[in-house]
Amino acid sequence: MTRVLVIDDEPQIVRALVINLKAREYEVDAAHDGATALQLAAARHPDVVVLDLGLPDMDGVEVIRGLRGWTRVPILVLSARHSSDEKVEALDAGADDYVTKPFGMDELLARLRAAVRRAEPTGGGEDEVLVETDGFTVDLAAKKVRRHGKDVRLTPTEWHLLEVLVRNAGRLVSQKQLLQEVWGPSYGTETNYLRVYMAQLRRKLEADPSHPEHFVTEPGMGYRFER
Amino acid sequence: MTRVLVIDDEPQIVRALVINLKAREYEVDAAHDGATALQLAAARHPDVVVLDLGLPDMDGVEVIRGLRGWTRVPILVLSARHSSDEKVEALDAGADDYVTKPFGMDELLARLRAAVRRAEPTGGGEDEVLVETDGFTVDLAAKKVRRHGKDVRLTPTEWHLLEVLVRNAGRLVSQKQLLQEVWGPSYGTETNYLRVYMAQLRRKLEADPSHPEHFVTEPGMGYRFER
DNA sequence: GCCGTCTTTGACGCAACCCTGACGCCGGGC
DNA sequence: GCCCGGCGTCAGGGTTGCGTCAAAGACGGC
Repeated sequence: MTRVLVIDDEPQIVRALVINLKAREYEVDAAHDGATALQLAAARHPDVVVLDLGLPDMDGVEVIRGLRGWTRVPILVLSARHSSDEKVEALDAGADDYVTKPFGMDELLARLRAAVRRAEPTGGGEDEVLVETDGFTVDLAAKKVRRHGKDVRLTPTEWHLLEVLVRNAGRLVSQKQLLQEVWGPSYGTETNYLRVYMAQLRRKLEADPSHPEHFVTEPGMGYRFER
Repeated sequence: MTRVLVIDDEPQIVRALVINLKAREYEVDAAHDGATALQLAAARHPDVVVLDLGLPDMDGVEVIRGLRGWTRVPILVLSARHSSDEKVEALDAGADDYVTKPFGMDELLARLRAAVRRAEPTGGGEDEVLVETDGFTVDLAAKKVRRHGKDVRLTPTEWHLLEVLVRNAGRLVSQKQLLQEVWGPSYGTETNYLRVYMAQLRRKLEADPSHPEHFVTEPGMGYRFER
């Protein structure tokens, strides 16, 4: 889910944005001043930032610089100022786009999509996408598993389970966490699901499924993926 | 030196842009219609494109789609149309920015800098324009598929779908992503479209359409193009 | 206005997947 | 030595998702 950080001190604008964004399945954080915004950005790592230049505590351009010091997250500036100089200053400070108020919600959302789209390939790419073990290789980006030079077919649930385990490689993942991440928040006690699907993963990926080396059971607690 | 491709049929606008850009040490190519523009883009690989939507020979949005089929070069749209729909359409087709005429030269240049700046780091990665398999060849720039020495006729939708898959060669593309890229952001659940069009692509390109080798279904998740 | 092409929509059969329950195994506690 | 909880395994049935075909609707060219 795409995470948006909205920074604006006018409550009605924030409300309108939040409603529209949430309706389109964005995850939304909101800040009403620059200091909070910078904190939130650092804590939540949004995929895109919508920033009103007229903030109570600091100049909007300073917020842009503050963000650009450590992240390339797309910044979409909102402003009541139509002057060319303002736009140039904000854009050269590192903003990606500049929309003047009053703005059309459709247009703003389209510009938001454009900003997110173009950041996609490199955007989240800090993570390791290739995970190798002695027996098989997991490519998280391509959603592919190779073993003995051949692709292994996984069902959606199998893949989802594998993904959670691999992303937490070396760490213990509790049964509850696995159930909630794969089957949804309302699950948590159906440990039989886990038994069945862990067995399938092991059958497809372990050299000796009855003596697993990579998908380790921690009795009473959860499972652990070891590379 | 940064290379700019200017596409506009109004000589005075082209002239103004060329003068201003050259004065700032950009290298400038110019085209006055869509067909020439697509040719020039393929031949010269500009770092950024400035595109007027009102062209004599084809719809500006078609030019955007034509470019997006094989390159992620930033596209800055110029247009006299202020309507929100126009903007949304252009942006969703793959434009990076949309400036309405009359525009301030300073602002345009600032937006150009922003577009170039954000494309920089990925700029090194050369786009692959020719993708070959054992059964057919896809030329993303020329929008052509050859099979057994003959061109294959594809409908616009078939093309678009093929483009998205080929650009993500080897990677799994989710059904939602395919639907949104080909049919627009408001689609996401109409998986029957995918079923119909995947079948058509396979019928036209696979040796044995009922046992596809290159257009692979990952049940419940999406599709994958393998070369 | 007519015709051909492309897109959208619906229906149907079939295969694959997900859930479920039963059973056996193993280890620890009493 | 027996009991019991947790885990692994297996097989069956309901359901979902995919491929296919056909026909209706939308669009553009002549």
